[in-house]
Amino acid sequence: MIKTYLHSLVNDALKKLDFPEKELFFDAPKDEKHGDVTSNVAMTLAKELKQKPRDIAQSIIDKLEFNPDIISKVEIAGAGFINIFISDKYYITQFLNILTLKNKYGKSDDFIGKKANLEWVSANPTGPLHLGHGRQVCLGKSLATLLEWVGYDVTREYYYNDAGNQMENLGKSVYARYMQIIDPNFPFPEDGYVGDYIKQIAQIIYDERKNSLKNSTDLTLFTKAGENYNFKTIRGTLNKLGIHHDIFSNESQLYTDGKINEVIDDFVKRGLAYEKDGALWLKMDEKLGFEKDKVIRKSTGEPTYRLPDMAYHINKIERGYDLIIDIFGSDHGDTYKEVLYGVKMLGFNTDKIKVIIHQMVTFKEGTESVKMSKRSDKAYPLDGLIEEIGADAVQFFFVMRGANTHLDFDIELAKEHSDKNPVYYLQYAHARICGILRNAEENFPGFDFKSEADFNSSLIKAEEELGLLKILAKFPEEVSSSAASYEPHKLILYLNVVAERFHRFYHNNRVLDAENRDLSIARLKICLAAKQILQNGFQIIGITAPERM
RNA sequence: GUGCCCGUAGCUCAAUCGGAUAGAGCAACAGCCUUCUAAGCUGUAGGUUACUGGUUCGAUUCCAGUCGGGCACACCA
Repeated sequence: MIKTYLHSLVNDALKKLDFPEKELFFDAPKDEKHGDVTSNVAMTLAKELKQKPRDIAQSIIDKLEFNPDIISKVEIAGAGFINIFISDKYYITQFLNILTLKNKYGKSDDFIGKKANLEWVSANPTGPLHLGHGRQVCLGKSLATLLEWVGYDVTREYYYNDAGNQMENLGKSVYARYMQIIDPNFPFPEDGYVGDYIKQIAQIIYDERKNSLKNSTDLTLFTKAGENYNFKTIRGTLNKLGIHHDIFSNESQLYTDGKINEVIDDFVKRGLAYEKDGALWLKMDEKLGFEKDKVIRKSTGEPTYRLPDMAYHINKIERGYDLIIDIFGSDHGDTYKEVLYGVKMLGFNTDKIKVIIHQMVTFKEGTESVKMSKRSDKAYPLDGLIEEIGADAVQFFFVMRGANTHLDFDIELAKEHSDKNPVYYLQYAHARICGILRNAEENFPGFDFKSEADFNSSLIKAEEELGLLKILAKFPEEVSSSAASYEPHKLILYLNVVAERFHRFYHNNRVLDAENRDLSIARLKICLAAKQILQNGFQIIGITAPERM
C-alpha cells in the first residue's frame, strides 16, 4: 500500500537529517490541488528544531529519494505542508490489480493467523427480534465480514440466558395462555410476555396435549416449548439477513460445567467478595468510578446476571481468541464495565476484549415516532421491517451511521423507491455498470474487454477517468482503517464517493463507441474495476449488488 | 443528583493525530434525456460548529464550566 511506502520514504529522509523520529500521518487533502497525500510532519517538528516549518519541509523534500513511477511531484504549501502527488502510473498499476485480484482486492493479511470472536444479537429467546435489536444485529454482520477482510479467523457467537427470571417468566406466560384456552378467566401474570406469539405457542401445546397439562406445577415443558419456538423465529429473521452464527452458547452450560462456582470461589479466596444480608457482594473499586459494591449472588442463592457474564468472558479468553468483541446497546453501557472489572480482578487480561456500545435508535414513519417494547403488544418485529423494506435497506440503514451517534431511522424513507433513499444511490451505480457491460456483450461483440490483448492504458487520461481510478485505489486502505476502528459505516461513506465518481465519469464519457474500439475497451475495463470495488464493498457492508434496477 | 454518549446548514449526517476556504445527501431554486438505466449529472442558495472561557502557530476536534437531548444508575437482564 502507498502509505507504507511513504512512511519508509519520509523516515529515511528524517534519518539523514538527524531529525527526531516522529509518528507520521499521511492524510488526503480536502482540496485536490494540494496533491494526493499530505503530511504535516514539518509543522510538528518546528518547535523542537526551532526552525520555520517551511524550511524544515524543504530540507525533508531535498532528501527524499522517491520512485518516479509512484510519486510524480512533491511540494511545500501553506504553513509547511508537504504535498505529495502520486503518479498516474501508480494508479494504472492499482487498477490492473483490481482486475486481476477481483473479489480479493482489498483483502489484507494484517491480522492473518489471528482468531477473533464476535458475540452479538444474543437476545434471550423470550420473543422475536424487534426493531430495537436491529442496529446491533446489522452492525455485527458487517463487522464480522470486515474483520475477515483484514485476515481474522472470525467465530460468530450467540450467547443466551436460558436459566434466569426471564425464561421463568416465559414459561409462566405460555402456561397462562395455555390455561386460558381451557378457562378464559385464568389470570395472566402481571409482567408476563403479552405478544400474540405466546398464544400460538400455547395453542401448539394444547393441540398436542389437550387438557393433560392442566395442573402443572413444573413449567419446564412450557419454557422449553417457548424457547424452541422463539429460537426458530429468531433464526428465521437472522436468516433473512444472511446471518449465521457458528456457536450458540448458553448460560446453563456455565452452571453444569461448574464455571460459575469457580468464579465465586476465586472471588472469595482473593478476599474480593463478602456476605451481607444473606447475599454475596463483590467489592468495587471507587477509584475506578464504581459507586457501590454489587451483588453477585442473591440471598435466594441465584447469581445476578454479572456472575455468569464474567464466567462467560473468562471462558472466551480461555478459548484463546486474540480479539473478543461484544456489541451492546447503550442501555448496557455501565454493566459491561462491572463485568470486565470482575474478570480483571481474577487475573485475566481484558485488553483483548473490545466492547462496542451503540446508541439508541429512534424510529419514525414520516413524522410519527414508532414505539417498541418487548412487553407491549405493539412491539415492531424486525421481521416485519425486513418484509416491508427489504433486507438490503434494513442492513444499510442500521449500519450507515457511526455506532456512537444516535440513529434516526425513517421507515417511510427506507421504504421509498426513489432518489431520496441513499441505499439506491449505491446500488444504482452498480446496476448501471452492469447495463453497460450487458450492452457491450450483446451489441459490440468485437470489443473484447475481458482479455489483456487490446488494452492500451495510455488511452486513460480524462479527468473523470483518472479521478475515478484514484478513488478505486483507496479501497484497501479504507477497508483497513474501517476495520482498525471497528466502524463499517466509514466504508459506506467511501462507497458513496465511488458511486459519485462513477456517475460523473458515466455522464461525461461515453463508454461504448463503435468508432473507437480501443478507447471503448479501456473504458469498459474502468467499468469492470468500479463494479468490482462496489461489489467488494457491498459484500462487507452486507447488501446485494443488483444487476438491474 | 452521579456516570457514559451526543449537540455541526431547515432535516439526516461527514470532517482521519489538532491542520489549508467546515463538506455530502434530502428539502428549496435554476438547468440537462433523438446517444450505454434521469433511482443520474451540473449549478445557486443555505454556517458565530449550542454557549462561555482556556491550551496552541492553528480548535468542530483537546481541557474546564454552562445549557439542551439520549441511556444507565436493583438482591431485573
